[in-house]
Amino acid sequence: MSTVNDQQDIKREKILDASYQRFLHYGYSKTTMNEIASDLSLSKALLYYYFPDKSQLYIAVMRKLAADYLKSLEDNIVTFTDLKEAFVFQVNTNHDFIVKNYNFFDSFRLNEQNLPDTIWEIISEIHQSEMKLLSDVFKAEVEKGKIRPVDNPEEIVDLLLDALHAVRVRSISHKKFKLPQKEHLDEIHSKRLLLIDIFIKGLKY
Amino acid sequence: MSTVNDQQDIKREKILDASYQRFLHYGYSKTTMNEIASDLSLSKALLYYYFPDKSQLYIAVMRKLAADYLKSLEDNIVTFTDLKEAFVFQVNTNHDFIVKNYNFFDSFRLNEQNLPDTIWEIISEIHQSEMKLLSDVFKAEVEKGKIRPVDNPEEIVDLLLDALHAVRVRSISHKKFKLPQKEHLDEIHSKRLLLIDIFIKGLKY
DNA sequence: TTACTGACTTTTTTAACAAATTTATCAAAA
DNA sequence: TTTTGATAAATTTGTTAAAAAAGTCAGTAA
Repeated sequence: MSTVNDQQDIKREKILDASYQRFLHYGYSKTTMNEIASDLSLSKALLYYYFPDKSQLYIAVMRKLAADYLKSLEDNIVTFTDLKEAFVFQVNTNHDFIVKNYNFFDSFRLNEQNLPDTIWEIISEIHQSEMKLLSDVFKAEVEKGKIRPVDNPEEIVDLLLDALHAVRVRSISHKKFKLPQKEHLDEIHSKRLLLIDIFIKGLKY
Repeated sequence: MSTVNDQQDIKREKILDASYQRFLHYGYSKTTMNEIASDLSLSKALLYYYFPDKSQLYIAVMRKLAADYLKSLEDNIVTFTDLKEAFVFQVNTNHDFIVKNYNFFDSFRLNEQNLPDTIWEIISEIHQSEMKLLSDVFKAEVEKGKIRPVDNPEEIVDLLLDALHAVRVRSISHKKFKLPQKEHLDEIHSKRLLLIDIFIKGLKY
């Protein structure tokens, strides 16, 4: 809690902000450490003083994004008692998140091999948090007798999340791959809402 | 209907069979025209007498596969009156088809750009045929009052097909990409059956 | 005339290597 | 402890030559 560390943290944050802007506009591979450094009027070497390498910097930015995203979900989903509302909120939040940070994730779309495992761990953590939040609502709904009890609520929530996630990928598969897919996002979004509607009906008595 | 054309057709079929074996074992890019020719003890030039180029040959094989696949669906799905049974049959048939021809489709997994548009047209045709078959069962079920009427049955069928298809893609996304995914096929299959179950319940009264 | 081939040309892949760019390190200054 | 300029190491990019594969065609055989 010393002032020294506060100062460090502030600088770290500044680096993360500048990096985020660069990654957001140009993606991972088209962003160089020199560019980030000169955006901040710092030497590139200083970046390596605060972060071990480029991929760790990218991961740190992603961690921040993930935390913000999960915060938004946590703050709101606990207030819902209706399972459908909860899923709709998840889909909306997710949609906004993807739209806002679309270019940031270019390293995923062009599936670059050099990304470290940590990336997948973060994604897995996000997924688990979503599962936890939604499963809790699920169980609450079962308690209240609004939907049928099931052996494994997590499995059902996972399945719907899978299906929702998948709608994204499928809708481009029989058109050309190359299309940036960004134009499809809204179509996908409305399809997802419909899927939630039918799926949740299927869970009721 | 002359004997000459019959002979031609027989030879064409032989070429298609040999090509299928090669494509199935080694995939598109690792199969050479010379290999196909020598499998048949023919000159490579003859292949070009029957097919304009390699991609057209591949497409012709794929057309045959698609026809077989659709035949199997058509022969059986019309006999079903239950929508769930129809979807289960679709998923099972699809699963078997993918498992059997897994290597044939390697050109899709490593998304090669050089594949001609015709490939996507074939996939689109398959999808439309599936839509038609399943939509008819859907409408019949509505007629019989077993499920709720909807504005656009095709849209619902499309959505479920999307969701089912998507389950495949999603299940690998937070593990590594590279894994051949073949091991996941059975897990995906059972998830799909569960999805069908819940989704169809959601369509009932 | 139709089915077919060997020899040939063109196109695509692969490998090797130099040049340029970028990542990453480090001794030394502030 | 924080910061930098200089420099080393690694990666990407561009070039070129050789090899492999696709694709063509004049001509033979049935």
